[in-house]
Amino acid sequence: MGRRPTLKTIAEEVGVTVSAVSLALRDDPRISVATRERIQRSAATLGYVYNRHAAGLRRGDSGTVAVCLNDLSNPFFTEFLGHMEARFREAGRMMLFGHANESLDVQAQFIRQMVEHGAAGLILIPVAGTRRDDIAGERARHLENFPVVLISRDVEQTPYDRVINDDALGVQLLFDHLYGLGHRRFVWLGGGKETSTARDRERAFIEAMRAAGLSVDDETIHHGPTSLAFGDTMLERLLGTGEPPTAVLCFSDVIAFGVLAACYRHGLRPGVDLSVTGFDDMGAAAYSSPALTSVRVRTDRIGQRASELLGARMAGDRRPPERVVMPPELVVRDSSGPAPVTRR
Amino acid sequence: MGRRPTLKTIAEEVGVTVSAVSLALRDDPRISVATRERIQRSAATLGYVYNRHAAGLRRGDSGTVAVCLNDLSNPFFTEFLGHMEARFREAGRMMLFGHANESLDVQAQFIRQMVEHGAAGLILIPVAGTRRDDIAGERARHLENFPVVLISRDVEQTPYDRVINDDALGVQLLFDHLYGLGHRRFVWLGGGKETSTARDRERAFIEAMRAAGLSVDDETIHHGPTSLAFGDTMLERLLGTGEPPTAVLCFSDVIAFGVLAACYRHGLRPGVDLSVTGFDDMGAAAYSSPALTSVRVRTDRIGQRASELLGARMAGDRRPPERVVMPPELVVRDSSGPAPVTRR
DNA sequence: TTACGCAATTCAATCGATTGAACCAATGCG
DNA sequence: CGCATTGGTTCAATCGATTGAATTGCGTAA
Repeated sequence: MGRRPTLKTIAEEVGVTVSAVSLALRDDPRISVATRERIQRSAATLGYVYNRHAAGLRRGDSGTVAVCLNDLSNPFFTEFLGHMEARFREAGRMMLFGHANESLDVQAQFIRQMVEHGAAGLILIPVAGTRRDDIAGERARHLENFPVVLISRDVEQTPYDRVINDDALGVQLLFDHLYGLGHRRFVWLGGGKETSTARDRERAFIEAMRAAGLSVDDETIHHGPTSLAFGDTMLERLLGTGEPPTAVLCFSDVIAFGVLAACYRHGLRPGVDLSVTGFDDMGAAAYSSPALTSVRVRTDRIGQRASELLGARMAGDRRPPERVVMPPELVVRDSSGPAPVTRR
Repeated sequence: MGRRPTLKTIAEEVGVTVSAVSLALRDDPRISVATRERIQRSAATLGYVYNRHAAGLRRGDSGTVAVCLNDLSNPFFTEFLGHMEARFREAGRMMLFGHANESLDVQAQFIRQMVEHGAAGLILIPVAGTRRDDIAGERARHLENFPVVLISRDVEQTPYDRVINDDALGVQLLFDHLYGLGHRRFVWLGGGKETSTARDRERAFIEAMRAAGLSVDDETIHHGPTSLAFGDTMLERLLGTGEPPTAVLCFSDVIAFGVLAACYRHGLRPGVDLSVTGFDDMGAAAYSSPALTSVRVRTDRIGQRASELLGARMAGDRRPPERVVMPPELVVRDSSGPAPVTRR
């Protein structure tokens, strides 16, 4: 069955040189239409397959782009993946995919490997706790201008483009909505200190509370993983306290879904007995029971902008790094409602 | 800032030849320990980065594996992605990722590109409607032994390994569970004719109905997309019929979640007024309101087995293709319960 | 001393595509 | 008719790592 045909195979068949074939297959106008067609026809019948290793070796670009996520179980992140894969495929680039799973080591390994593969750029949702050197260190000093775009999470003092959501605005919108409905006893569920997202949302929450003249204490803020289980067990715990909150703001829709599950088991009606809000507005938020009030993070726009920025960098754009902050939108559904009248 | 160092750079620094460096960096015993260490130290300080294009060109293997999904919005599929990425990374292989989004064209484009990239193998969840030639055609005749493993969905008469769930068994388990609870008026929601999964589940449902002496007519089976919206609107429609079902079996958890949402709005208590079951048992099934009875498809085992098979093929295994059928498990939760007493 | 074996290293060809320079023939123009 | 142009194609070097064969140097057995 012979080996895979190469430019040489075609060249011999058609009776021209390898150079002519190379040029013809890329529609270079230097080759006459007649021979170009003969060459292309021959390539087709021989079943020629372009060898990107050879091309990449010579040209130094493999036509790939690397993308690294760290939480596949959170549909919010896979939304990014879909948006970006589509855009890169349109641009004729393949995607090298990595899943760091919140591990700095895995992230570092991925970055090294994707450089070995000659990826032209990297889009990264940095692992929690990533610092500047975790990204630059692996890429080494020979890659000073290597295009990197961070999305969703910010890492300060990095020389990279970043496209993130306006988390402060999102929390503000949620708080104002709930405050306007009469709520005064708030709880914040989820997040922590490790990601910019968690920090920003929590800070905004605290500021909103202060601005409204409400106090923030140990009972107000509860850190934890972004999981259904966390939301579920935390609500259980809150119900045990003397004065349960009337509004529960969750760091992520995922946590809010867990809260809704616990509410259901306890016969609590979210939106009536208790208001629950999420964050991200993933697709499922419109179909939870009840439908979840959330903040729509524009993953499509963020993904698009990130692809654009990366594209520009790969094309040689050397302007100083940009920090794009994408405004989100409040989406009011049934899980939030007027504060219940205080019984006392 | 100089170019990226190559073997040559190191060779000159250390005072040996390129060959020696190449061998030393791969720990070849032909190079003495002393020089090997000198070489490796030099590589480290120079910040040498392995060039896989050059190596791949010479050796013909790029160290990548391609994986193509087609529905990122369904967490069921991203579970596979996570399992497999982890296994390939451990094996030192990067993953070329594609998202066919149920488009045959995109899938074909992906397969062509990944061959160009010299991927060593392919794991594919074939797009609905894929036929034998859609896979083989793009790979062309020079790749007869190219390793391909299909997961989740079967394509008949293909010369590839396949790892799929035992869908017939899963449906049987669900049906028996519901029948045992006294249900007699069933409805099947979702699927269609395009994927083996949909066909197998539906066929098993029909057979179970017949075996139980129940008739299947136009009102029993409703095809549709695997989306929350489909489940939601279909339940609305069913409620409008004269004699609504007491048990709704959904092709996928995703559809079931949509059904639960509609139930909630109508004040129907799933598990009491109506039994609802899903399929796949994705993570969220345990946290819906109420928690969803489903069939756990072992994405972990399927992903693992698929990786193993692909690994064996890449290592040269030429045994005839295998068809692995993984048994699922019934998971009973709160969305299913005894059939309500018929009011008539 | 010669020859041999062995370890360590080098030589040199190779993988397949790209590209700037060179070449050739035909045409146009003065 | 000679010279410049230009369209079409070829030449030849190049990218960086790999590898089977060849070479070198050295100790040791004959």
